[in-house]
Amino acid sequence: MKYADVILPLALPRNYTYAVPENMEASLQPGSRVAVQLGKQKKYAGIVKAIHEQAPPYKTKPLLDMLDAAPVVYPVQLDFWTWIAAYYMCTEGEVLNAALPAHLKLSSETLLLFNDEYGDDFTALDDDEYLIAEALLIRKELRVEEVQLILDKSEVYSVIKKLLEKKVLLVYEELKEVYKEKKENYVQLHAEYQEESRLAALFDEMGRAPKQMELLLAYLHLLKTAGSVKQTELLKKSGATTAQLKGLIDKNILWVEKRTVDRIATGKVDAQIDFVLSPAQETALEAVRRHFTDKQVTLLHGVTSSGKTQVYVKMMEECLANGKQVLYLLPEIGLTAQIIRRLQKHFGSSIGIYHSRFNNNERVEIWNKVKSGEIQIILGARSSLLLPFKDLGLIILDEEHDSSYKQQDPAPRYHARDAAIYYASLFKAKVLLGSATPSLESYFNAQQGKYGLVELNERFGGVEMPAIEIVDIKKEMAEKTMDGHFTEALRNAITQSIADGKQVILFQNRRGYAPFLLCTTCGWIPHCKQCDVSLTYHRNQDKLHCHYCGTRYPYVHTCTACGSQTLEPKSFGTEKIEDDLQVIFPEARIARMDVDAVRNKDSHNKLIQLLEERSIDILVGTQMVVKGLDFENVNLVGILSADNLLGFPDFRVNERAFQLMEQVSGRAGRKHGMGKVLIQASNTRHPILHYVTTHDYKAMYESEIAERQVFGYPPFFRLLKLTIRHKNQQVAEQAAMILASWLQPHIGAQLVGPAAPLVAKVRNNYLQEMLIKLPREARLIAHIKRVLQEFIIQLRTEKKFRSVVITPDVDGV
DNA sequence: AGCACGCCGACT
DNA sequence: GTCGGCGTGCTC
Repeated sequence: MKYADVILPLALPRNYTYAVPENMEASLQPGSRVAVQLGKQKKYAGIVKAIHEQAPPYKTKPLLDMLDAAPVVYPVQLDFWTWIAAYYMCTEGEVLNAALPAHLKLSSETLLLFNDEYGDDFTALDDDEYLIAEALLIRKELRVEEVQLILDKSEVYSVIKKLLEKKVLLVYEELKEVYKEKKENYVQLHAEYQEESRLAALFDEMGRAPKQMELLLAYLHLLKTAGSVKQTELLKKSGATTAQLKGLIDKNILWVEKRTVDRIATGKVDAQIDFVLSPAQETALEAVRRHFTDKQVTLLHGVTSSGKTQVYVKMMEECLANGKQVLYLLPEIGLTAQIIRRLQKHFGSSIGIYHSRFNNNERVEIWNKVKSGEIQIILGARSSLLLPFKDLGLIILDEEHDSSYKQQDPAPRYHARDAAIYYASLFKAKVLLGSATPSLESYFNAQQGKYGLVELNERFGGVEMPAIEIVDIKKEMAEKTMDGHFTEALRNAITQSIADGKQVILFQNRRGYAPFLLCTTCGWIPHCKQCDVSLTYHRNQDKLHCHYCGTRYPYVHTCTACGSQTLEPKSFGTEKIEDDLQVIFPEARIARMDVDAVRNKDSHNKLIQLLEERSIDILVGTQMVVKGLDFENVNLVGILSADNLLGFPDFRVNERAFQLMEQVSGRAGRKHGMGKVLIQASNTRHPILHYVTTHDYKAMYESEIAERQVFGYPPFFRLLKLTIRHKNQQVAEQAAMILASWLQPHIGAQLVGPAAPLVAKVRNNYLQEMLIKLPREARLIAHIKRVLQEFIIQLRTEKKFRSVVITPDVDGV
């Protein structure tokens, strides 16, 4: 008897074992997708992790079905999932859930069917039963959700049970395939008219149907020029109606064939490397190649505009020539049309693109084509790391320092950079990390000789680094030359840029109009009812938003505490900057780019396009403007408040602030002439500002790395953060204290907390956090993770702590 | 993630 | 007294 361990797309602590029916034994393999029963009625599609002959000590259910002819992933992906689950402390089911496209993750839905044998005499039924029976009689089938709607209550199982007992209905669990092939209608000419003479005769006969004749002529023309004729195209070109086409079909002259078509077009990879590397780039490329002979990972530290992409393209080309696949990773927001166009120019349409804006059917097709090797290059965001590569040769991870490579929620909370390095090792593939401002972790690894290090210090085409000027807000305040949040220096620079026909980017770290309202009489600040945060004022919608739980409140005019009408917006966000700008520069065309402004699908691309077309003079934005934008005509970048960037209580603030300012600066004057960067700050003597003005990454690195060592932070220690959540504050605190006391003997002084985080309540749940600092020793780290997992289980055995939610976050950012 | 079971408050 | 809400445990 054979058994299969199956990963189900749920947060189950372990995999379940099912019996393999004899008829599947021959074809079932690890990686096969199977349908299984879970519990009394639910069915799921899961993935076979392993097949063995060890009978488990409980009775097994059989696998219901094998869903595909071949496995959907290779063993290497199963190994990768196991590693992610163990390293990032989540279940394999959660990894599966993240990896598999929605349309391959089936789960059953309960359908209620009317039992025709019952007839239509409903006199024996009560009110609720009658309503459902009636609805079923008409609709024949209902979903549980619809029953809830009809009865206007959530608890409907008792009613369904009674109807089942009375044999009015039958229940049916439907596990349906959701992936649909795309079909297109192609118009064909019947075989007998393929012959010239028959066709000519046909035209003679058609004299009385001129419209149909026109349509036929259009068809023949399209056939000649395009080779095949799509129905939609034919109707569009000829201007004919469906009725006219139907006429020809009825006369057996034309017929329609439904063809399955690919949503994802692929072509043969035919690299066109039509550029010449600068001497500096050539040297860098050589160095990368050299490092790869004995190192798995190489860090390419190249200043903004140094042309790292060209080096990537060369490396990609070499990898493809060896018949291996390439994965090019970018932060989600960097995946703009600009970079896609650039790569398509060299590698044609053979590039697969994978990010959150693709629909579920498209994802299934990309999945299959990556698995078959038909797609050789994937350009994608974090999640494309989880695609089923067949033979990966190279992973390029651009903007390697970007914190969006770390998944926050939900599990698996993996870091794409670190996971990529592990994944590549499974393929014996290489990893090329690239950044103008590497993470301290990666640069440290490079310094230690663990990674190869290649520096590219020269901007491509000899463009110089922008001049950076710190503007003293305090001084201008004293001189009374400020206008709102704008210094005179910044105002003048903007005026100058616009006069020169150039464009300006302004950076502000906060979205919304004002981060909070304040009653100037009593000091009251409106807070969210469910979270422990002040509400942000969004003037566009005239609402107060909670940025933690998303709740929106109407604007308040009267102070709830003292009743006076003295509420004022305090501090400032992108919306206010946008408003104030319009007052100062009434003629300027101003736009805003933040998550609120680009919420709907295409607005991000549209904004970029407007900027490219120079229809925008000033762009105000959050982090979003930092990444992946490359505009020739921008010659001024302004940072409205460096103090905002440097004020966070986090050990990475300085690194972050440096990266951010350096990256923002990179947007200025990339091609023509010198760009200028103005940084407004109150504390103008902050050392980070000095490193930014001198573009001195090395100095920043040296000073930060020393701090990290002294205070025991990464890269010298690994971090494991635990968040404890419960609706009762005391319970959360107690649970945290108990966990800490258990952990203490294992990790000693390296346990920080527990304590309530800055925002101590979110969605009516009280939070506690603790931070475990672990020495960089793989075995010890694995041991602590195991111990911790046991402690969590042990804690939850106590009744009081049953509903405490504990989320571990490994290597958090 | 569902769903079943069991305990407790609000209406017939 | 019962219905329906919600917390808790279990699924191979």
